[in-house]
Amino acid sequence: MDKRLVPNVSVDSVVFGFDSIHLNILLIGRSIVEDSVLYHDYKFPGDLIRKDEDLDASSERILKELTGLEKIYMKQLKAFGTLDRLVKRPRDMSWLISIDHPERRVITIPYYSLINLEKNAKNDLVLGENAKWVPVNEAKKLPLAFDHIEILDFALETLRNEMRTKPLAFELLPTKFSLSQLQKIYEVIFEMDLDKRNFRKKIANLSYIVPLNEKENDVSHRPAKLYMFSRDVYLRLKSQNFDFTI
Amino acid sequence: MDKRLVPNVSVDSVVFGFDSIHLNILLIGRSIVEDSVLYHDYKFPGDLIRKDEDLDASSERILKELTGLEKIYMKQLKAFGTLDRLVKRPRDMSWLISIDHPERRVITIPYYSLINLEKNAKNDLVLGENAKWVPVNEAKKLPLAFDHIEILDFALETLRNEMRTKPLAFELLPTKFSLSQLQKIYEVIFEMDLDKRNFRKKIANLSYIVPLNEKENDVSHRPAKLYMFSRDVYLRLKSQNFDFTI
DNA sequence: CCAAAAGTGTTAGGAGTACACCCATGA
DNA sequence: TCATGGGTGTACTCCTAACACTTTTGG
Repeated sequence: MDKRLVPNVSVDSVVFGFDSIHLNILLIGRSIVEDSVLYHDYKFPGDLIRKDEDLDASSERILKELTGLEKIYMKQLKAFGTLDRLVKRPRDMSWLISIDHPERRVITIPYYSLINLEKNAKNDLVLGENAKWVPVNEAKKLPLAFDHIEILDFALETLRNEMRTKPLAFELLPTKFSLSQLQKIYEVIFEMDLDKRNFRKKIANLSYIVPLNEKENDVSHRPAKLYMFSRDVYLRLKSQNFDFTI
Repeated sequence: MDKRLVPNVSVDSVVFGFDSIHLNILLIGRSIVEDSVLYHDYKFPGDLIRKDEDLDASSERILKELTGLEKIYMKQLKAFGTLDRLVKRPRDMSWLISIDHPERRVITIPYYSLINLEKNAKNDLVLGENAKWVPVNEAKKLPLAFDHIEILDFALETLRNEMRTKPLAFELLPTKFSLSQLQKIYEVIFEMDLDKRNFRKKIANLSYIVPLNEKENDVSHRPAKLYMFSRDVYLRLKSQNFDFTI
């Protein structure tokens, strides 16, 4: 194995992408032969970390190698390090051997990141081999390798918690967005319907969500007014001890 | 070095103890010779993990070795893994060499735990060598080794976040407590004063904080009614999708 | 003119906040 | 009887939640 890698620490990447309908995650298809039978399952993008890179840099490298994306929102979840996480299933064992993995024990440190998948954004993304976008609800029903279902659940819980108090929705949207798009994100992530009038009343009180003199194009209904998120205004308010909850 | 240890992954333990006045943390005093000068500083209890133990088990082992305590509330924070975290200061380098540490790079995975330090509880605790309790505000002014000040800040932020939505206050209190003790915890941790009447009104609505037919003893003022936390009732409400915020 | 989503106000109930005095006990 | 912390109610404001119809555009 590559001598530049730390043999027992890896980084996995839970990439959330919102396409205006679903919250998706990026999964890598995997094929393993177990007892002469071919299995297919899925895993998160990930890799052992390099001896010469920070943890955060590992996570950025993995995402860049797979999607070409840089400078996107990214946050560490926590470490997953039970003894048996790589060897609970025979197929996971087979795979470790097949890729010449030097360690039976790897502690993984997953990160989650947020990207916008709408229209142009989606087409610009060139995905690496075997990678594909899957709506979160479907992903939960797929066979996931190792403890990746636990990682997914933890990532979702963390995302929901952080969405409550941080302006993360804007990471999942294009720069200019409509209020319906914004509302849809909260509805999808919290799996609940929101009242349009109440939602807009709340947004109207948030000075950092700024209306633009611009409307949607090419929609076959009344075009929506577009808005942007002003990080400047947000940071100024936050530093004044402003208690933010969306 | 001990062959049973994983050379580049450690666990640190941020132990919060509440003594009815301050929120304290447990620190280990450390002496290092640097350029023939003797330095004193402090670090969190911690150790490299063993090859044959889960991460969570490492954290439990460290706390048990130092304090004898078991089965206390404990939660992982996240991994800290910059390249230079152990070697930024000359004194930290000297120390690594002095204890015959095999790696210049160790990723640490800190946990925080919560314990009650009042009266009897405090006396029963036998601390390991060089260990002492320090109020959090003083600890921040002490020289802390490595990146332990960052870990402390992260632990405090996490504790505050979790205190908002989880029944953690009761981990810091004796089984039977008064409402003033409970209020004091929130005041200390959030560094703000709370109104006694409003606080009690809120508590009165929480069915899982149960009044007992018992009062304080040996106090030179009107004795307070004692309460307990009913985890049963709490869990039942929570499973009914009850939205908890204290 | 039809389909589709955008946009808009009012009311009632509950939660949060501000605020001051009497009570029970030990010394 | 004094010192100390325990214990209690009311009024105002603000936030939340429930709820239905008109408008603008493209096809």
